[in-house]
Parts: sequence; structure tokens; C-alpha cells
Amino acid sequence: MSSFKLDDLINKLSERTSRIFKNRETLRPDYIPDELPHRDKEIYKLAEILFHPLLRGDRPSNIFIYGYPGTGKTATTKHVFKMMKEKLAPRLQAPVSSFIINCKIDDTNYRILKEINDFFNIPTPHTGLSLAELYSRIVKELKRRNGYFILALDEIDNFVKKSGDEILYKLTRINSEGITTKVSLIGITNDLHFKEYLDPRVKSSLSEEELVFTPYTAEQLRDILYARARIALFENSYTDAAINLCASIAAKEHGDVRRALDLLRVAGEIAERRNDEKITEDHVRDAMKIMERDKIWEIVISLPFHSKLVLLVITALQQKFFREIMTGEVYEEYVRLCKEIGQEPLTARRVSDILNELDMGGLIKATLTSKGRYGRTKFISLRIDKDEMLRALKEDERLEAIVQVISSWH
DNA sequence: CCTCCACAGGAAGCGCAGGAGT
DNA sequence: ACTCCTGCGCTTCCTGTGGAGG
Repeated sequence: MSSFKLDDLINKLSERTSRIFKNRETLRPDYIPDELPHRDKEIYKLAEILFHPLLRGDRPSNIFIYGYPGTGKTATTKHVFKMMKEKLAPRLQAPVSSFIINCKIDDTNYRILKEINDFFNIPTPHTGLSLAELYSRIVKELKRRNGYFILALDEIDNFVKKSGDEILYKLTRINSEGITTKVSLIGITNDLHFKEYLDPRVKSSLSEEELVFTPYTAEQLRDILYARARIALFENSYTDAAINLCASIAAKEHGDVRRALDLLRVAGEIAERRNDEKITEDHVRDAMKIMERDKIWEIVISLPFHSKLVLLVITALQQKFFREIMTGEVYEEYVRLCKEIGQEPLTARRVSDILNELDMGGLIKATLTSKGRYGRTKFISLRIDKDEMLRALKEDERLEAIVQVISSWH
């Protein structure tokens, strides 16, 4: 009896699944399509910079690529790497290998060097060795090999801001270590001011060539969405209005195509779950809300305990005063709360950093303001819904009781 | 124009975790 | 068993600062 029901459910689900999505995976951010609409110029330029020297047996220049998030920097690089491997490599006398490291994931000196070791299949532990050892293993391998090695560091700003540019400096000079492989570097960033953080020597050697990616316009985003929808979705499963809305929302956010595709995918999932025939504007709008909420939950839940306490204090004070809160008030109340629950409070200095972290995470808005005679402070307010925040904080059982008390305040 | 508040945020360094080499 | 390595969260100590009020 129950197995019949299960069969029914599976049938129903697969029926629904097939209604909207033809190939859902092609809407995911890590999918690289064969064609990259509106990036011909960039592909051509990057290919030219790399391929021209390779064909003559020279080392390609280091390249610095920048542009807003979701403007196709990574996709273009991967695309060109693929072309290089498939079309160009067979015509070269020497082997060419290329590798992309995502510095958002690997954001320490150690992990970057370990990633390169991994790429060369040199076994390395994920902690324990000195940086010099990791580096010299790479050099040793590059002496054993020949040909070309092109290393792309994606979201390089993440790593440099955290760990400095010392390793980058060493990498830019690796060709003078007496190695037999010619090494080129590509730095990719969406921070337009990133270059200012760099040591001048690194700056000049990394940007032998530069490539700027301009944001997609709403019209271009629409083209891209239609092209992708044709692969990912069934023919009559989406409306023009829905596509247009995705495009115009993303266009407002610096022409971020990843955002546009995510919206369309989540909107499709909503339509599918509701058993609707087509993706409409409403689905897109709901998708936007859900994505926002999920993001917040994810961030709040994974926060360290004391960051949650700080967040809780801000929420409580805002509920009490109906105005923006100042750093001093937050700290005072935070210390009080810590005493109450028998926790050793962190220092004001650390809490100051926590406030910045919460600001960066988009959970609070902290504006540095001078009140003249009465000092300088941050004016702090929640950037997201108070009740949603309390609900997320309540997930932590250590905070459950306190949240309960605060919730009952009004 | 100067002062001085209430913090911001840089620099250094500490203790610990987690692992390698010896 | 012992030393050495880096990353991480944190503290301690510190200098810097926009602008209202004198």
C-alpha cells in the first residue's frame, strides 16, 4: 500500500520536474556555456595576449583582469583556457598547462601554495609544512617540467587583503629561479581599487597587460538569459516578463549575470513546486525574497557565539529605543548580558571588529559619524527584518531563552 | 582657532590547534 | 618525545580624528 503511494509521489515529482527544467544544471553559477554572448571582444583579447607569444615560443605576459562581479571574468578565462587546451596545445611543440585557483576559498598563503602542489600531484599535508618548503617543492617541479604554466588567481583581492602580497611577489619572480617551465600569472579581481593595495613591484609585474570587463547592460543580460533559458528550460515554460525582470534586477546590481541566472533558476524552482506551467514575474519576485532570507539565515547561523550575542544586543536595543544605536551602548549592554549568562566578555577592541564583520556580512549598517564635542562613534542599525533575525538567532539553543525574553518585550 | 570627546582602527604579540619532521 | 611551522581569535597598547562647543 505505502509503496504504491511512494511510486505515485515519485511519478508526480518527476512529472513536475520535467515541466519547467530541461537541464537545471546549466543555470548554476559554476556552469560554463560553450558560447559566451557579448564577451567576444574580451575572449579575443585574452586569447591574443596568451596565444600570440605561445605560438612564437615566448612566455605570455602576466595579465590583470578586473571588472564588477558577474561580468564574466572567470567564465571568459575558463573559456580561453579550454580553447587553449583543445585548439592551441596540439599545434605547440611544448606542453602548456593552466590552472585556476579561487582565492575566495583558498585565501591563505599556505592554501594557495598547497593548491599549486596539488595541481602538480605533489602530496602535501593541509597544515604543518613551512611556506618555504611548499614553495621550493613547486620550484623543483617547475625545474623538472618544461613548456608553459599559466596560473590564474581568481578573486585575488580576497587573498591579498587577508594574507598580504608576499607570496604574490615570489610568484611573479618565479621565472628567475632557474626553472625550465615558463610561468605566467593572471590576477582576477572585482575590486576596482585593488591595485592600490599591492606592492609597486608586484603591481607593475602583474599588470604587464590589463583587461577591463564592463558590466552587462539589461539588454545584454536579457540575451544571455534567453540563450541560457533555451538550454535549461522547456520552450513554453517561461514568460518574457519573467526574463525581463531578472535582467533588470541584475542590471541594477552592476550587471551581475550570476545574480540574473540564480534568480531565474530559483524562480523556476518555485514555479515547479507550485505546479505552475510557466515562470512569471511573481515567481521572480518571490525568488528574490527567498534568496535574501536564505542568505541571512546561513550567515547568522554560522556566526561565532559572541558575534551572535552582539547581534542580539543590537536587535534588543533597537527594539527598546526605536533608533540607531551607538558602539558604546552596544558594548555596555553586551558586557551586561555576558555577566548575566556567565560568559567572559570580549574586549571593546574585538567587539569593534565584530561590528565591522557584521557590517561586511550585510546584517547591520554601521555608519561612522562624528558628534563633534561628544566624540566619534558608529551609528548602528539592523539591515534586515528584526523578527527574522530573532528567529535565526533562536536556532542557537544557548540563546533560545534570551531571545524569548526579548521577543516578549512588545 | 583650539580642545577634547568617544570612539576607530593599526601594530604587536600571545596561546592554542593541528600537523610535519627528526 | 620534542621542536618547528602557520593560522586563528583574541588582548594589550596605542595613535588618530571630525567637528560642536568653548
